[in-house]
Amino acid sequence: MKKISSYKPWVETLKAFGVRLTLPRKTVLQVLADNREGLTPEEVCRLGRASHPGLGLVTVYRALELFEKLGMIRRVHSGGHCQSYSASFGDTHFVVCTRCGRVTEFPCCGLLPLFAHVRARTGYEVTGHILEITGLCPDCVKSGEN
Amino acid sequence: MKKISSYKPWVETLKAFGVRLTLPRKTVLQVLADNREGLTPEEVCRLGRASHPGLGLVTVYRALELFEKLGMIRRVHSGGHCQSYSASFGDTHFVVCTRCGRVTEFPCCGLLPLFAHVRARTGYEVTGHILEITGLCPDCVKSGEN
DNA sequence: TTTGTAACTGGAAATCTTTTTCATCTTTTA
DNA sequence: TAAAAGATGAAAAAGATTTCCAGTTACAAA
Ligand SMILES: [Mn+2]
Ligand SMILES: [Mn+2]
Ligand SMILES: [Zn+2]
Ligand SMILES: [Zn+2]
Repeated sequence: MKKISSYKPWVETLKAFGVRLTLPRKTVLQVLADNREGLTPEEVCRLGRASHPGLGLVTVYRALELFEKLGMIRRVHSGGHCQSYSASFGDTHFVVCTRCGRVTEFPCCGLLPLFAHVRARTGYEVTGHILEITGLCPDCVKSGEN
Repeated sequence: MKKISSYKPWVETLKAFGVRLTLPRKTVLQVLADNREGLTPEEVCRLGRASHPGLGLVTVYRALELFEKLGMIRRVHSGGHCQSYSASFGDTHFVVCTRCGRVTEFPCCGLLPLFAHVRARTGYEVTGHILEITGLCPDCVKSGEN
């Protein structure tokens, strides 16, 4: 009664990218399909060993990295383990330049309708949020592309 | 010409919370005021030692934890170092239950006006975003408070 | 099928990060 | 001043991640 779904929908994605469907990868995918919560590599490995005892932690790291790159899984940030900080004043969010790393703040606003929408759709009572925008800062936009 | 600002605006906050304004803490604050980018404890320590050679890494960890709790600094997630993953299908975001850890997806929508606003206000060219909502899942809402 | 080969695996070791401990020092309070 | 509470930083311990490498496996082609 814990099996929420199978990893089958992902198989096509893997084939499309020419990635081999191995036992360790199947195992990791099944773990992620069964457990709808943020899981660390360690946890995925422990859970995965129930069905594939030989599963190696290193392989789990590699599989997670691959699946994220292919857009099959996504990182969960709410756990509060990101060790990267920047000054902040007031109720704002960050825009982060993907080229030079510069961080700029902008006021948090206009999200209330979204929260209402999420509440109506998922039944969750919304209490907080993480919002971060990435892009190119004015300087990096000027100085060439990319 | 690197000194963007002083940490003075934060001093009142610290006094208000009855927290001592020590040399290590001043140093960490000045580093954060001078460098507007995501900094790891290691980086803060290295930069801080320019003005306070004896600064200890452990103290930096403690100071960052404290300042975040007081809302003076905030985590930057865009670096992609969060080792926590969850299955994801399509262009969605996560709602994460802060009580049981359950992760649910909701479709991404309604953020374009915000991106336009950010672009107008900061001059950044927006290319991506991280959005994550925290709250209580339906089950946890039912079963008691907190 | 069988085979060849690039892709993939997992243990061990190396490396990097974060937390714990503890003796000392500093500030505040009585 | 004396006592208590708060902070600090070095060292050690614990944890997390990456690198190496000798084998194994999936899969396309023969
Ligand atoms: Mn994060
Ligand atoms: Mn979105
Ligand atoms: Zn930039
Ligand atoms: Zn819950």
